[in-house]
Amino acid sequence: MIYKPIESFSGGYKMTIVEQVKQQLKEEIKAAVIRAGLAAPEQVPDVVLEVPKDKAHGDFAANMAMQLARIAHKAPRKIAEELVAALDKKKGHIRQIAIAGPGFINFFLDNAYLTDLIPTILNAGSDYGASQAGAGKKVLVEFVSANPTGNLHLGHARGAAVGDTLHKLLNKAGYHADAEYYINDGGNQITNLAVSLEARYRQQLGEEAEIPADGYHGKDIIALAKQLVGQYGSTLKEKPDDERLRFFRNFGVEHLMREIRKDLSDFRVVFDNWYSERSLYETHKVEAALDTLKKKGETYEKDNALWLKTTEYGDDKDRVLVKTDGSYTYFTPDISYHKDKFDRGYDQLIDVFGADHHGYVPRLKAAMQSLGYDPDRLTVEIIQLVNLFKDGEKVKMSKRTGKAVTMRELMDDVGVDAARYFFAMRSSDSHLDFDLDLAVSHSNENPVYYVQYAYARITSMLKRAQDFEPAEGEETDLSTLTGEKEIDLLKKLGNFPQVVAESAANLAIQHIPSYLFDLASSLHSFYNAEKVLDETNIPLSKARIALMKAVRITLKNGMDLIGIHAPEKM
RNA sequence: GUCCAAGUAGCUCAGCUGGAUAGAGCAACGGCCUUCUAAGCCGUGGGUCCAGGGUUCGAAUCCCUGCUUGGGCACCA
Repeated sequence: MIYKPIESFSGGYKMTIVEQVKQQLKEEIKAAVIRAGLAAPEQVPDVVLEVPKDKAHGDFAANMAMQLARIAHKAPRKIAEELVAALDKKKGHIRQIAIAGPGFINFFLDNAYLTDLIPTILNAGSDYGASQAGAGKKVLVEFVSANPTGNLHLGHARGAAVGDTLHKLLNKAGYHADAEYYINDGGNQITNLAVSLEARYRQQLGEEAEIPADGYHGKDIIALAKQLVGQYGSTLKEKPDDERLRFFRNFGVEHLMREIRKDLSDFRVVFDNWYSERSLYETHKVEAALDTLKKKGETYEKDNALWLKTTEYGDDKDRVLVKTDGSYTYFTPDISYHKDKFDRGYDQLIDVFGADHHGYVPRLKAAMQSLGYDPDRLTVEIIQLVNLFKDGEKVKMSKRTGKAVTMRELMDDVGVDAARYFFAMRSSDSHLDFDLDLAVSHSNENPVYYVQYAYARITSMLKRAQDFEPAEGEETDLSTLTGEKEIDLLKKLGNFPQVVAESAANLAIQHIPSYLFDLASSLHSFYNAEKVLDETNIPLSKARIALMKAVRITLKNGMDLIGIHAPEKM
């Protein structure tokens, strides 16, 4: 992991009450350790406070006594007793302390402070959840970057969902993140595209034409060829060879990129920048990067080719930069592209790659080192393959045979919400079995509806809540929110900024769907147990309405991060 | 062969960077709609955390070995 979760936030950002209380508690524990003489100030380990799974273990639990066992040379439970005796219970809203298990110190807090969260959330609105954990670090997230040689397919969709969410998550957590798509419009594959397209074009005109073995066989190319016939008839055949090739290249790239952009934008994926490989050549950045490597003595010539000494930085073998025919490998412009990212001032680069490219990572990292950069400034997120199941059968994806399920089909079949939720809910480094039949089903088997339903439910309640609206200037008394399910909701609301921050720091987007599911679950449980709009208890109803508004905002903010809609009604 | 991931309930997966009795959803079973949306709630059953060692107060989590699965191993992109 590159990023360390940041314990306390500072600067202009105002901590939520939960963070403040936790912070106070940590400081008090540390102070007590020193007061009790259990360890010297510089010996005290970082205070770890966790929320126990079991409510019987309090609101927070500290494992400090176990951590100190070695330093203090005492039994953990004995240490815990001495530590508790030294604690100032007036600090940190402590109501009760218990020592349990091997030496856990369980804190039971006076949870009245939690209601302060509600005005905080209502005021923050769509900003709730934001923090400055990332301290403005400049990050570039590059993802999808599919070659413009066909339509996007299922694998790209997962990469798009992950990359887009990472991008938004990082920004929410106080990083300065940009999203970028690298357009491979310069290499050999574009020539293959042109040749394949021309073959399809000629076939449309009734000619015999073979698609080269390493060409593109997809039906998207056929569709493009039909379009050409409609637009130009057979006139393209008359053009001289190189002009014709250039035409097919440009036409293919332009049209396929247009479709790619449309697919991505319909999938609610936003890029700040589209970076053309060709532009690297036009601005001579490829030569410049090559020169830098040569001057640093990182290259050598062998067998009429130019090699980069990547083995010096842990790669399996050295890699060719300039082939015997004088052309570049894919690697070469990509090195200059990554150099350019650093030159543009990014502190950290994140590349989202498909699993089939993971062998490329060591060489790319090695190249960064050759250029003099710390390889840890490049993080590669590997997106594992998606296996699609339809009618209980595995659908094998292959671009070559053109049988791939496209991103467009995915959107049409299962919808953007379900697709994006499915992709976001699993950690990206695990294989994903995508059951089309399940995702299509508009039933409770589909977890996305569970979260959306919570939002719709609240919205529906709030529409009926006009009679309970407080008068102008009237303060809602929130101190009545003391029920178990209300406290549970408040605690979860308070966790949101930290969930976002940690999820961003660990590049672990799956925590967001999991948090949303959890919050929705608390909401549903509360909803079934308590009546929000109760004419017989107006003050309590007002407080609960405020709580519902806070939950609604938090749900919405979380759903925004993973790119799913928050429906007003279902 | 070698490198990189992954292996947790019948199925699909979490497990917060080492903590207390390993959790969800689906599937199975039993309850809850004259009351703010039942796409919901409440409850029951379900485990050799792949196997074996090691590290320590403590391991699903970290290290080593093996097994299984997927992927990579181009002067392709």
